[in-house]
Amino acid sequence: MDHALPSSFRDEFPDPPARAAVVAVVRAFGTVHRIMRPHYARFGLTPPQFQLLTVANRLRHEPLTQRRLARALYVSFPNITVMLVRLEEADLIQREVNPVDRREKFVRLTPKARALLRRIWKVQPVQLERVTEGLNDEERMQLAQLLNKMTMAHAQPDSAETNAAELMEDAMLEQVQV
Amino acid sequence: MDHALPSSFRDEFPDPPARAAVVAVVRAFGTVHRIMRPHYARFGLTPPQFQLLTVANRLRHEPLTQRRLARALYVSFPNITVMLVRLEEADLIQREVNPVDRREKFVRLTPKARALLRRIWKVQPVQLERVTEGLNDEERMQLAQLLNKMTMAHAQPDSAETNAAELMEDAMLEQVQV
DNA sequence: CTAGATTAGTTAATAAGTTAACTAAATGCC
DNA sequence: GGCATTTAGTTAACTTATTAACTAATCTAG
Repeated sequence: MDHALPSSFRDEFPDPPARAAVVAVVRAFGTVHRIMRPHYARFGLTPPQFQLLTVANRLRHEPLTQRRLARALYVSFPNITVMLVRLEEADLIQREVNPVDRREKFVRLTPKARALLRRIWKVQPVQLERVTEGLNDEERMQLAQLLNKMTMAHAQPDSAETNAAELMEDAMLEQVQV
Repeated sequence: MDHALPSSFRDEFPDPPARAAVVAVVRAFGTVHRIMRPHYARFGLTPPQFQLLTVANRLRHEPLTQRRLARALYVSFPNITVMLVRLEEADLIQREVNPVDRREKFVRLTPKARALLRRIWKVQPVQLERVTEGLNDEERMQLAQLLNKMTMAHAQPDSAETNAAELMEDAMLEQVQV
């Protein structure tokens, strides 16, 4: 190889598609995070707290242990413990020892949390539009499809937990039920 | 609205494209993160540390203050301080007060850091292929294009800092120079 | 029926990220 | 020239995340 680099450098070493894709995912997440954090902050929540409350709400009809919650959120068990302690202090969740198996604790949203979620859901669509404002609806769907295809290739048994359509359905359901 | 929800619920309240896209981005980032963290850990680095070293290397030919680094990484100033302290302890970066303006500190990679980056770059492509293994090259490029379009809509003055193609170019350059 | 293994959750140590409040250096303006 | 303002970086307090090491409860073989 020449010691003076050729001007056609990029043609000889083009950005590999795999790298371009991963870099773009990381950057896009950063953008989403920066925009959504202040949004949730206005309701006194962090993004992970909102995520936890959303999932806990969706799984409210089954016995929801901390372990199950951790797996649904793809986070470690100790992390769940700490987050739940804070949410409990804020009176957003309750924990109750399972009398049948006293190692387990069931997690439940408080009425305060459900009311808070409903308030957030009301303005959520505007924020989501804003984050993705560079794309039209067709591109948004195309993007979601490509990303989901990528994610599904690494799917774990529990990954159906976070199905986007179900999540939405549930959110709408809550709004309707008010 | 019916108090018993209709079976056509999803048709009446379909997952909005903006929401589907954002949920997919967040999930995809989680997947990338889970796969890449152990990869960097084998070199004694965390993903943010690798990111910092990569950017510091790319900007090595200009005076690189902590502020400039923070902006290039889209991260707060205090965060950079703390990360640099740790990287300095690990002998991966050096900081030197600018004698012309003694408020500023210039950041430079140590030879140890450059050697480490070269070792990582050698095996990096395999990991990036693995993360995106659910997609073919055409889909990867399409995905990168859509995400970049979305991100660019929120671009800041300094966003050219993290241009993916440049990043790659620089990485290859380093490999070639060995 | 008890000893050992497994399971659920917590605690500790560490890293990355935030905002708010601080120090210190440089600039700028009467 | 001296005082006010701006700028660069740090420190403190907090949240989220990790892994490793712990407690306590249940299960399972002998």
